[in-house]
Amino acid sequence: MIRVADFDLQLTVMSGQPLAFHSDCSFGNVQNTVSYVTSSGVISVKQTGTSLSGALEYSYGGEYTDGSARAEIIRRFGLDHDLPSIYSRIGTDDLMKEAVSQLHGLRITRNDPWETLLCFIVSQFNNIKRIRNTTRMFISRFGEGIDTTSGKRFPGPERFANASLSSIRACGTGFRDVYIKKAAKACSMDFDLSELGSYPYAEAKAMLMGLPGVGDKVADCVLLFGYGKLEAFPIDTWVKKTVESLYFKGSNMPIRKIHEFAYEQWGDMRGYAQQYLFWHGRESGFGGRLDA
DNA sequence: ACCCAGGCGGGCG
DNA sequence: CGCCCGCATGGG
Repeated sequence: MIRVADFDLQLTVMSGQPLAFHSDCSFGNVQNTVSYVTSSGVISVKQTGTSLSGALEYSYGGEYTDGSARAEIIRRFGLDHDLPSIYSRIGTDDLMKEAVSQLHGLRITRNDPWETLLCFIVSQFNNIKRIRNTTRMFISRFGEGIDTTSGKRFPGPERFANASLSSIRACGTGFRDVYIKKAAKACSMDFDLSELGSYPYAEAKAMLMGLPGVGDKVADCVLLFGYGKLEAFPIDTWVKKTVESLYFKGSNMPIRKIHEFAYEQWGDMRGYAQQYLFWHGRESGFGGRLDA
């Protein structure tokens, strides 16, 4: 068991982060569980208590020990993030204060970089439901089993590098099949994802944007959700719309200006601000409807 | 039927 | 640089 404060498992997983795409979730009045497969095995987590003060019960399979499973969970769900201090850093205006109080306990998760990269390449010009279907199909068609009971883990880059375009497209990727195969080739050859985290944010972002199908937004998603770089501020249609609506009286702003604004407003914690804006914006339905 | 979805690449001025 | 366009696919 892990004691946790300022953590809401359901909110964290369901707020459009990579785990929402291909983990098995069960949330309701009784169940409050998530299970997911990593390169080392399978992890299941259940939250009890409240988001202000609760606990996580967990179980594990594969190569995990109690200690390594525990470390994986703390790392995965950002339980090492100092949320009170992050809140005081980003809650500098009434609008963010409201988002923060409404979404209390939402944390930025840390996910496998390749998995994150692929998920967000798939995400472009797409919707969450289809992203989920496609990434799940990646696992069922290309995934490697760990043992007989724990299911399959997300396939590595070499699997896609060696796959035919049509078999990739058969997972529902559409036109992104070419991006996926090229990125997979790069990442299984000369592009070292495991090393990227040691570069400063701006350099790492420029390197990622050299990959096919990776632009400003996808690069920021990979840095935020894959490398835990909290200064990354992914600007998708929702964040753009929400920032414009809340902070610029609804007037159209170029991406460049929104990046500048986010830096000035929330500094190195703007990645957290982004996730709260994103989910707050969707929940309150700025100019659109919710889909998943 | 029509519209849109956690954007990006390429081609233009 | 900024702007504009096309893009596969399935669900609302």
